[in-house]
Amino acid sequence: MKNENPSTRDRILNTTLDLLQSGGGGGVRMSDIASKVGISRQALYLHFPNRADLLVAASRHVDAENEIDRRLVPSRTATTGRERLDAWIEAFGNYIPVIHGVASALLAMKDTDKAAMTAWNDRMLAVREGCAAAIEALATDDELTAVMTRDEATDWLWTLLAVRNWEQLCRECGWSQERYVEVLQQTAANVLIRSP
Amino acid sequence: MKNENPSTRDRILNTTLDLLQSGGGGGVRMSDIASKVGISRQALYLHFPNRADLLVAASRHVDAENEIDRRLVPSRTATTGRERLDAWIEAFGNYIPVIHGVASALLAMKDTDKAAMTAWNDRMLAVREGCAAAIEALATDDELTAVMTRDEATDWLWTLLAVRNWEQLCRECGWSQERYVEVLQQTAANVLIRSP
DNA sequence: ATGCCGCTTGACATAGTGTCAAGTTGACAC
DNA sequence: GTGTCAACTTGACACTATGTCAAGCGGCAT
Repeated sequence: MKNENPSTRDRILNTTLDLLQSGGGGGVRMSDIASKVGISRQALYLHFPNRADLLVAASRHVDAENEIDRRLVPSRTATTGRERLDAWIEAFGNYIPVIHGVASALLAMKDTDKAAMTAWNDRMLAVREGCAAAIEALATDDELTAVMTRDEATDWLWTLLAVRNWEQLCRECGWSQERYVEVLQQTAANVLIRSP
Repeated sequence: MKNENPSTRDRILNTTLDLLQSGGGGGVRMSDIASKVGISRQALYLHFPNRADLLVAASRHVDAENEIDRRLVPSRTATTGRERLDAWIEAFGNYIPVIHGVASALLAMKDTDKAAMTAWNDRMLAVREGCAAAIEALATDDELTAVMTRDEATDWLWTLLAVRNWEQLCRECGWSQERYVEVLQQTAANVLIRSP
């Protein structure tokens, strides 16, 4: 678990992400991962104590490999509230397809596995922070609608950006990624920005 | 499976719904249901071939017991497109808490169980029909936004009304049912109705 | 050469679903 | 009363997936 040869651990994580991405969510078993990595099932348990922890590690691995911070620069450096909102939706909306496999697997375990649920909630609270910051930026520009409180607006935006909604629009309904981002930006603007 | 004493079958279905409603989603086992009904686990299999079929039957049972048709009357008799949209959102939005337990259980099985997935998709396609009808009503009144096609607008409304979104807003964020309906009506109006 | 590390092999515990076979019970028919 | 039929019980078992345990093996660093 600590300082062992990194290549095997990384191979496990990458393979896990591969399988989650293609095979889709819940159906990926420990033995599937082991055999695709080319090690024994038990070797997995030498690196990760259980399936939930492996999935959580995989989800953090995604962040590490995809420079999440770089993606957020435009959102943080935006000058107006409106720009910040658009940048945030674009950044996170385009990050969803990258995390979708592992997100979906974690989401599927949420109901039964306490550890998985905690891990997922942690990650989603971070997303909520991003939403709250965007709402705050709108508020300081006095552009936020009066129809909702700040908390409500944050809840609303957070919900709008849910992974399941991306899944439904882009996977089930066949929307393109660009259209998804575009429509969500418009939706958010129409609802959150104070009318003149 | 066909004409046996209805009372046991109904007791099974009602008990299943009770447990799903309180215990929440995935964690309800066949043995839990059996012992709460007061019969043996095996007796369940005399009435339903497997867990997925039991859940599907339970979900249909909800509709039967909750007069889904009566709820939809205001939506069908609305005269303007806008009224119809509001009535539809109110009707389905207020139906979600009723079906939430069984919906959540079926949703949890979607990834692993093919039968559960098919059943769920069937039911959700019916919801999509309702959305499509509301969009159509807006379009014939010439009130539909030009920013989306009718299909896109239907997809969007369908996604907005997803069970998971209700769950997040009303369960996790603590919104009241009334506020949820109100905000979703406003959201839909702001996004879908052509600006003057 | 000794000892440790990463890994393998194989057996086993556990939880839940679903199956099978034999037995019980009560109601109803004759 | 006796037969019988359906609903239900009891208990054993197969299967699948996770997770545990113990013994062993091969390479490499000191």
